[in-house]
Amino acid sequence: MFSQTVEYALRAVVHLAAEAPAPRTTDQIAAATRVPKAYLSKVLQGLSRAGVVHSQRGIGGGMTLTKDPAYLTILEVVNAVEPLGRIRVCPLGLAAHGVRLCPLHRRMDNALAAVEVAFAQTTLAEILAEPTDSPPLCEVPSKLKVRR
Amino acid sequence: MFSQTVEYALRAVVHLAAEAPAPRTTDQIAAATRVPKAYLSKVLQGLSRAGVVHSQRGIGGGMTLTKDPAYLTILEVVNAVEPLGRIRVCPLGLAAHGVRLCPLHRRMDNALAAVEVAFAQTTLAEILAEPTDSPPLCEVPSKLKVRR
DNA sequence: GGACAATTGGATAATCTTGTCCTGTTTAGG
DNA sequence: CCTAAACAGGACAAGATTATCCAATTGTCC
Repeated sequence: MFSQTVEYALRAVVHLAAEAPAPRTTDQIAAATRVPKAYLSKVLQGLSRAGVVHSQRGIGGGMTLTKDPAYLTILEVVNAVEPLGRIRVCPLGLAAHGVRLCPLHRRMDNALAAVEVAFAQTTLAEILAEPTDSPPLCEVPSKLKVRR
Repeated sequence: MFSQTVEYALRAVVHLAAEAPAPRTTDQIAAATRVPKAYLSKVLQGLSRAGVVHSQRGIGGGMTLTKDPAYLTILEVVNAVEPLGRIRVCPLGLAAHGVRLCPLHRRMDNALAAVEVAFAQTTLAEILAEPTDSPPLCEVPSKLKVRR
């Protein structure tokens, strides 16, 4: 249901947040997030145009988040690469009724609204801070877990 | 975020529910729901294979719902044509941790779960029964609204 | 059985998404 | 100023989604 592009964008920003404020190159992000790097490059370009990340060329350059992870929500990232597409007018094109959606599309939009709320409530900092067995990005932790 | 196929499938079943238990032909559904009929035909085939609708050929035939609209949920329809795709294992392919998702994918799956719940709670009968200015399917009502 | 109504399914095309490759441009640092 | 690092962007290809058309099949009714 979520596109690959959204998935990749989220992986990338989570990784950037984990390493913030140090810049990471596209190659580094691709390796860490298991995303094809040529395609990731395009996704990052989109994030850059949307102002979510900042790109710096040349030696020592790479990608950085433009905002503090504590204030960057998942929703902002998702909307940057591919807006959620809330249903605002009747998809049948019938302008017969104003902005009111029919019961079907109202329910569909409610579902989208729920996703929007869930995504708006989560910041990248929260994702990184969450105590869990699985490290933030599903990455293999740099130090292996203690075995019991 | 929802595919065209899902949109079309939902429109079709809502229309069928509205006319239930009378069968409707693909052409009739296409006209009522503003869906390209050749493509709708494919979508209905999918719904038929999934057992959501029943198809009957020949004169007087057409499509009918296999269940009473009071017991058919939006979720069943959506899953029939294109499963919601809940995230069950780490998309990075790392089986390093069991079924636990990392915080990012947990949140994404929570969003999907919210959609699932919203869709599971709504039956077609509820959609038809809902009092509203906008008729069930965004269709033009057969009788025009009284003007004030 | 014949005529007509309707779905089924195959072939095909247009468009979008995903992915790859390569060249150019910017930038830091010697 | 030269080199190497890094992003930017265009061209292109594969695959999936959306869409169209048509022949074949199944069914009803006379």
